[in-house]
Amino acid sequence: MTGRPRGFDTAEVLQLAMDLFWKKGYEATGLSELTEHMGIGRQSLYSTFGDKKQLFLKALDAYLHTGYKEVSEEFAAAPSPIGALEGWLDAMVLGLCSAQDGSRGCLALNSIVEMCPDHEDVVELIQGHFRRKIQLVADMVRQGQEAGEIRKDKDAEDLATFLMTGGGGLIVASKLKMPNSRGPATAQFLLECIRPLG
Amino acid sequence: MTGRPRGFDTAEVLQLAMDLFWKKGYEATGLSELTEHMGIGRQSLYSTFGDKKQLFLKALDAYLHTGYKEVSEEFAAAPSPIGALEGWLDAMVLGLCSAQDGSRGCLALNSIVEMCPDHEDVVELIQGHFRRKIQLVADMVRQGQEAGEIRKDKDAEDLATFLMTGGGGLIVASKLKMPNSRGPATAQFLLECIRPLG
DNA sequence: GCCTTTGTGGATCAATCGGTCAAGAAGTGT
DNA sequence: ACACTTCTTGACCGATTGATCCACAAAGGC
Repeated sequence: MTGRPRGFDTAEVLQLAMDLFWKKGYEATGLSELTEHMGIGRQSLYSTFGDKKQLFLKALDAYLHTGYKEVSEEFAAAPSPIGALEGWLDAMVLGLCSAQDGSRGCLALNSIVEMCPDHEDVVELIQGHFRRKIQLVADMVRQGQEAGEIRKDKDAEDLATFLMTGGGGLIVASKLKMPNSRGPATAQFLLECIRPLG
Repeated sequence: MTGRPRGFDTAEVLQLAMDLFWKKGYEATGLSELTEHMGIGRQSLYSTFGDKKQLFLKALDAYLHTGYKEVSEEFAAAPSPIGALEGWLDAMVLGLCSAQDGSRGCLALNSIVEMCPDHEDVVELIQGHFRRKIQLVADMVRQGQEAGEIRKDKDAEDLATFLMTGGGGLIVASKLKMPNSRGPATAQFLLECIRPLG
C-alpha cells in the first residue's frame, strides 16, 4: 500500500534548507529555524531526511552537484578555453558582489572552515568534489595550453589548483566586504598569470 | 583599597581561550569548555572579560596583534624585499602542514567565514587589521619594486592584495588536507607571478 | 587585629538545543 | 465503505546553552 503522499517537494525543501545552512552555517542553524524556513513540520523533516547532520550532508551534496553542473555547462558553452576560465572567475566575483545574496560566500568553503577537520563525512564529501572540480578546470587549462592561450611551462593541474586557490581566497575575502574591494582586479590578474609569457 | 589579587595571569588565560576558539570556532566553543581549558572559574571569566562575545573579541584582537607583530619583525629581519615575502609565504604554508596545530587554519579567516556579515564588531575588527596588513605587505612590495625584484607594471597594493588573497586561499584549502597538497608549489607560483617579466 | 574590597566556587536560572512520541488527519488500494 | 499506510501536528523529552546570584575565601590598608 502506498499511503498518504508528501505535502511538499523533497528537492524543493532541501534547497530551502541549503539556503539557510549557506547563510548561517551548520551549528548556528537551529531545527526550529529550519522547519520554519522549509515550511514543514519537525517530524516531516526527520522522517524524510534523517537527523540534522544527514539533512546538512544532503543539502551540501546537492549544492556541490548543481555547482559542478553549472560550471560544466558554462565551460561547454564558452567560445574558448581562456574565455571559459575568464567567465568562470567573472561569475565568481560577480556572484559575490550581488547585494541579493549578501555575503554568504560559498557553502563548500564555509563548511570546510567550520567543520574540518572534525566531521569526517563532510571532509570526504568536499574532498571528492574538490578533486573532480580540479580535474574539470585542469582539462580546460590543458585545452588552453594546446590552443596556445595558456602557458605551457607549468603543469595543467598546478595551474588549475592555482586558480581554484585564488578563487577561494577571493570568495573568503569577499565576506569581509572591504570598502574598496579589489576583487575584480585580482581575478583578472589571476588569469593574466596563467597566460603565455611575453 | 586594592582587594584580593587575581589568581591567574590575564594575558595567559586569554591565550588559552584563543587556542580553543581557534580550534573549535566561536559557536562550537562552550563556556564549560572554556573555563576548563583556561583553568579558571566561570565567575572569574565573566568578571574579567565580560561575556563570551567580549572574551572572543579580546582573544581575536590579541591574535591579530601578535600576528601583525610577528610578520612585521620577520619583514624587518629579511635580507631583501622578495626574501621577506618568500619567507612570509613559506612560513604560512609551513605552519599549515605542522601536525601539531592540526588544520585549524587561521583564526582571522575562520572568524570571517563563521561570523561575517553578522557580528559587525568582528567585521570591523578584522577589516582594520586587514587594512593595516595590506599596507605592511604593500610597503614591502614597493621596496621590492624599487629594488627591481618585483614587477613595476602593477600597483603595489594590487600585488599585495593578490598575495594576501592567494595566501588566504592556501590557508582555507589546507583545512581540507587533500592527499597530494599542492600548497608549496602554489605559494611559489604566487611569488613568481609578482616578479619582473621575462 | 579588624574592615573593606575583590576573587572564587557552586548552585541555579530561563532559554534553547536536537530529537522523540503519540494521536489524529489525509490519502491509496481493494 | 473499509482497512491500511503514511504524513502531519504539537506536545514533550533530557541535556546543554550562556549567564547570574550568593555565600565564602583571600588579600591589602589602617
